Amino acid sequence: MSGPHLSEQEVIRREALAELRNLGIDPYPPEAFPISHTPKEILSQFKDEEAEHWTEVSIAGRLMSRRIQGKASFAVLMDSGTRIQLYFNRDEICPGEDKTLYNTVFKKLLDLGDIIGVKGFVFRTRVGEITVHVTSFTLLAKSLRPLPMVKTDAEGNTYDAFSDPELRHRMRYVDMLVNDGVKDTFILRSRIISSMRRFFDSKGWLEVETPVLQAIHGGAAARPFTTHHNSLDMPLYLRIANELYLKRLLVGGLNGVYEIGKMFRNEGMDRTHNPEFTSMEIYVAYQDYHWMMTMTEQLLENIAKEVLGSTQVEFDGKTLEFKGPYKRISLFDSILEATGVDISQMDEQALREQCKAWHIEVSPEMGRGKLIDEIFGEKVEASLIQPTFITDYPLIMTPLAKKHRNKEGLVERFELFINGKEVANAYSELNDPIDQRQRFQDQLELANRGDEDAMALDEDFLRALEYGMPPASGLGIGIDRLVMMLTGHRSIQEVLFFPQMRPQKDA
RNA sequence: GAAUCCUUAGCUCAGUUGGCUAGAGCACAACACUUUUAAUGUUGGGGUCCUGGGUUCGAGCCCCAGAGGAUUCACCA
Repeated sequence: MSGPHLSEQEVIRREALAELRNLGIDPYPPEAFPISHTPKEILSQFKDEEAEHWTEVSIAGRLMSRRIQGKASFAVLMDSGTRIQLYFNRDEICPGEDKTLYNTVFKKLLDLGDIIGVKGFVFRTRVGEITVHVTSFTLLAKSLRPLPMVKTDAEGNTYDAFSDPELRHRMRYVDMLVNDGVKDTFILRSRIISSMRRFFDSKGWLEVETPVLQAIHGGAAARPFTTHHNSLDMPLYLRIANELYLKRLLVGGLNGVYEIGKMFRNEGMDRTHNPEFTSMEIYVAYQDYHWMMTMTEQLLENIAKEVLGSTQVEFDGKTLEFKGPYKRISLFDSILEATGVDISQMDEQALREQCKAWHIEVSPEMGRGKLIDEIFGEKVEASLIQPTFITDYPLIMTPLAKKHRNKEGLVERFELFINGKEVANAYSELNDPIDQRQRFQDQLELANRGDEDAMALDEDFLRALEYGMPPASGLGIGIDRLVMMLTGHRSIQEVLFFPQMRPQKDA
């Protein structure tokens, strides 16, 4: 399990484990350890003038540091990220002649990282620190590996942080324990998602679950992970999107549905891409993408207020403002604004020449839509720091969106950009089954021309549309990226507990 | 997939032009210490220098191959 070679410190801890058993102490006792307070409650609620109410507390946590001074000791116990100081006194722990419990068990056989429970009273030390004066302690779980020792001084400077990204991500449990703030990000992540749920639920929209294993990987342009069902003896794909299933539910009469869940895309990994990622997709009947922009503003503003207590987030020295309304500008206008060039009327050849003039690398198989996308990515995207809606995309890039009500060749689509990254994508959803079939067929042609990502045709989805889908607007939000924006992280790995990594040689 | 950089003690890091027994801080062990808080003092132990080849009298260091990681690019929500 733990490899052939134990380090010196691991050997010593195993010896301590055996010695504890010799003394009749179970290092992993089965009994519950009832807790009266958390360290956080003690630190926030204790008042010196009410010390008589704090004579019997029972707390538990991990031993994070120890300062032994002969017959007395100070230690730090951490639980749920909050550290509280403990005071041990030999003659109070061991009132009789036998001082084993203090001299041997506490001083020699306990190690940093052990999980212990203590009972005692709360007081304030000379130096002013709220401290639990321990009258008895119980080992709850022995730790057999030394934790990285991260120290922080009075000014808040951190020394010897556990900083190797590989180790931090492979051993997130250690990262969370010893690096302050890591756990906070994940708590915020959880609150962001629950705030989003509350917002949707308060509108009466229904949270649903749709298949992760799909026979046809529709709804987005990406390569899938492939698996195999043994008894059906058929290939199945991990979903790259759930859009087509949620729309079937609109057909089925659910007028507001959303799903928060994992999507899987077999593509490259980098600072903003992980092979599995969390998306939120919502569809609301009888609405269009203009309505959806307003709803998105309200949603994000509400989350920021609820979770962060402010609509402003510091990011890399910039201040992101989540209070709506956000700037709304069409894709072509955003390019015009950034470059002074209007490309909206250019054909494929003209776009190609424009790319050349701007030194944007393009390949021959790129069509008009792809060229426009390249230009946008090169000239505009990175400059969209504040939340900005980019609207009205070329039809060819967007096979599931409704044609624009008055702009030829475009669809009713918007993407939300924050800090130069796409965070959300939404349409007025295409519900014309004849048009939808044609769009799928256009995709098939792209596929025949060698586009690996072209969307597959889903006959059952078309059948559903033929029964009639109410007009609707749909929105997808990349939860991981949204969390990055709201927590100020530049890497997706910092908002995923367990980002994808290559396997370790030997665990 | 490509380029560049990185990998030395449990953790964070030094390591000279290729030279004798590979160092530091924290952590660990022993001793001392009854209000400390990056506790302190004295002493000590701890290494597959990522792996495998090669060059050399001699490799942590140079060369080749591989593994893992980071960054950038490509691909991509």
